[in-house]
This record gives sequence, C-alpha cells and structure tokens, in this order.
Amino acid sequence: MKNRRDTNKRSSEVIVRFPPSPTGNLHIGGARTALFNYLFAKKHGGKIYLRLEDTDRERSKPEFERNILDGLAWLDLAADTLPDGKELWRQSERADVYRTHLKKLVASGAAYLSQEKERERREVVRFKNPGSLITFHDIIRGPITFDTKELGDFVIAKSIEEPLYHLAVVIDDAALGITHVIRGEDHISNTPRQILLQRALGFAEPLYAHIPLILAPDRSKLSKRHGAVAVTEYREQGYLPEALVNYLALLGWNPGTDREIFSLDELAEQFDLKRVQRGGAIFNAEKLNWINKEWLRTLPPDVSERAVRSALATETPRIKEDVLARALPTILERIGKWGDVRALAEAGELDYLRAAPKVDPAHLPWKGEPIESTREHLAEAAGRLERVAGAFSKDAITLALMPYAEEKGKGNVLWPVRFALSGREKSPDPFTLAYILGKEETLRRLAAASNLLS
RNA sequence: GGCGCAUUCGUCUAGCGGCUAGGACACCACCCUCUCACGGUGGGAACACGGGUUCGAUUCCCGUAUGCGUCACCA
Repeated sequence: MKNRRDTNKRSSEVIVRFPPSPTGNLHIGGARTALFNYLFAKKHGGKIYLRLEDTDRERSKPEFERNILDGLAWLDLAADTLPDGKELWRQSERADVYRTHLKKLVASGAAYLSQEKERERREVVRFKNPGSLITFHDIIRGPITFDTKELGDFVIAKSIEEPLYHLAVVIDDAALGITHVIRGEDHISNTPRQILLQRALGFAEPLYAHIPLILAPDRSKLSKRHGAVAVTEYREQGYLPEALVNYLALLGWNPGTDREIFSLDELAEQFDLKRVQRGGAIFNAEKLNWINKEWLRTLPPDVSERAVRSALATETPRIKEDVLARALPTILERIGKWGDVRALAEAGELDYLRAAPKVDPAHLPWKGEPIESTREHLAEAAGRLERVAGAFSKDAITLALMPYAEEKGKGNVLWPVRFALSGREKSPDPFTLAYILGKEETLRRLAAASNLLS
C-alpha cells in the first residue's frame, strides 16, 4: 500500500493538510490551523496540501471557497501542488473512490446498510463498531483514551454514493499520505472514530496534534457576534497580512524567547509543536494592533504612501502630492492600521493638510498672552521663516523659530504658530507642520491668522 | 448529563522541584514637550481550591471547582 509510512525510507517525511469546508468564510481560527500546518510543513521540509471538504452539497458554496482561497493567498500561506498535479483537492470529485471503499467495508462486514425509522432517510450506512478502547498519543497533549463503545454504530455515509465527513477524511488522509494531522481541539472527540475507520480500512495511523481554540473575550467560542472573525474582514480593516500571521502564530504558541516580531519565514524556522499551548487563548485585538504597528514601521515609504493615498482616495479635496509625502511619517506615527487613516480623516485631524483651516482667533493667544503680542509673535515668526534661505527643512525651521520662541516664552510663540497652521488645539508641532505645508503655504496661513487679530 | 480537554498578572505567555515567579500588550505615573502623537523611565497586577508525594511545590499525583469541546443522515 503506497500510503504506508515506511519506517526506513520515508520516516522523516512530513505531509500535512489544511482541509476547510467551504460552508463559511475563512475565519481566524481556521487561518491559524492553516498557519500551524504550514509552519510545521516548512520547518520539516515537508508538504502541505489544501483540501476542500465539500461533501455537504447543500451547505458548500462557491463564494465561501473563493473567500477561503483569497484569505490564504493574502496571508501568503501557499499550499503545495498535489501528487496528481492539481492545486485543489475536492472531495466532491472523489465519489468513485469513496464508493469503492464503502462497498469494501460493507462486503467485509465492517459496515452495513441500516434501516432507519422516522429519520431523514430510510437507509444509511453504519460502521459496525467493535467497541474497543482507543488510545492515541497527541503530540501536544500526550495520551488520550476513549471508550468507543459510547459511540455506537455511527453513520459513515448517507448512502453508498454519499459519504460523510469521517469516512472521507480517513480515505483522503490515507490517499495523500498524511503523516501529521494538526487541527483544532474540537476534533479530539472525532479522533477515535477516525482511528476505528483507519483500522477497518487497513490504513496507517497519522500522528495527531490538537491545537487549542481561539476564544472570544468572554472565553466562549469565537463567533460572528464577537465582531470580525473572517480573515478578509481584517484585510478590509487595513491590517497587514504579516501582522495577522505574526499575531496568530503567537496565539497558542511561543518561541521560548522574548522576541515577538517574526516574518512567516522566521516563524517557520522557529516553529515547534512541542511549544504549542494547551489552553484556549482569547483573541486580543489590541495586541494585534501593536504588532501591526510594528510591521507598519518596516514598510518602505513608497509603499506606505500608496496605502495612505488609497485610504484617502474618496476624501475631498485631495491632499496635494508633495504635502502628503512630507506628512507621511506624521500620519504613520498616529495609526495602527490603514483603516485608521480614514478614521483620522473623518475626525478632521487631517483637514489642515488639504486647505487653510478656519482659525478661531479666540484660541490663538497662549495662556494669558495679550492679543497684541500674539500678533507680533506671528509676524515675527513669519518674518524669520521668510528669511530661511536654503531648503525649508524641519531643522532649518526649528533653527529659525526656536531662539525667538525661547526669548518670548515657547508657549507664547509656538502655540499661536501651531494653531495658525493647523486650526486645532491638538496637532503635530509647528516645525513639523511648517515643513509639511511648505514655505509658501506656511507664510500664507501665518499672515491670515495675524490679520484675524488686527 | 456522559465522555474528553484545559486552568500562571485584565489579555498573550516564560517557567519543565529550590526564582524577589520573567517578558509583551493594555493600564497608571513621571520625563520629553506649546498641544497631541511618538519615544524614554518607573509602577501596580498572576501560580483556581483542597489533599497528598518530597527536606522543599507554580512545577509531580489524586480530588474539587470553573471554563471549553463533543455527543448529527454538518464538517
């Protein structure tokens, strides 16, 4: 039998699979299962196959399949090409194989056609359960024992033509030569059933590793009512795939060091099933945000600029190219993900980048400073900035303004200048603002503010 | 309810018989500072409980409690 794990020749080979059911979008938990399988395969130079478990024809939908494939591609979790040369393994295309095995099971007496009363169907295929004690060694949890008598003669197919989950899984795992089954802890109780089938079919038993579940803040199973669960929703919110992968890897696994920022390749290098946690882990968006921020900082400026620009694409009027380019570091400092750019814009915090602000003259003077001298400060600041000869850089601006500000009191000078440029009580510092806006626009706004005071 | 899995700061976690129980996120304070953000420094914060085993338990064993999973002609 070709799927036997030969103890000499192929003992070190690792073959894993990610088998989503296209009955829903790729969610965070499924993505992490895919990730752990991927990391394990890469770590050991093995293979990972993608298998669509679509035996339930009613619930399986093309749009879910699309969503799953999109999500995996976005996270950069590429599966290996299948032994038959295809990219995708669909259970719905393997009816003949399942039928053959089913007939064999029935012929040998390991399964039987069962007459049902008052059920959905009159006749189904049940597995004749020998009722033995099954123990398997979970890589993460150690030995787990079940008394399969409690399972009864479970149904393995709706009919000879319609296999159910456990049967299809066992047959496909054997056909693909799967060596390690890495899946969610909710599958622990499925394992004895599958081992029973493997034995009846004469298949080799893969090694099992059941990873902990991802939980909602209230420790219940993470679901739609807890907010975003689909991977594509995180993409839409403007998270970086590197960040989501990084965070997901750290949810339930750790490298044993204090390091927290890892690329996919670095994770693969470090990954070890032995360091996977046993208890469930709550999904914490704040930590994700922090990791995303760390990744944001690693981006080259042109990539960031493009992303910020596209986040602002629907905002009018458009921010001028050169202004946006200079404002980029300041914007990046204030966001955790691309979606925050929109939030910033909607809160009006970027208005001053587009056009001169409507300045409320009442807010122009710094604490108790008279209007007269405030106007003087604005005029003097404008004069000094106008005399800046070379590049209108942040350093040059600071050099031009600082001595005067220190002489008259920093707040007395810097507050009105900053307020004149931004029109806001909270904003970046005046030097940065002047640099972003450019000399001409800076002088124009200072003059405008000065006029408001006369 | 049966069966199974789990339980260290609010959260993610380090720890694999002897530690002032470490780190990160979040939070708080201070510093930086014209404001905000960034950054820096510091702080509060945990071994679920009860029995054992042991000279000594966060660590090993057994209970209890709690949480979660699963008991489909879904996967």
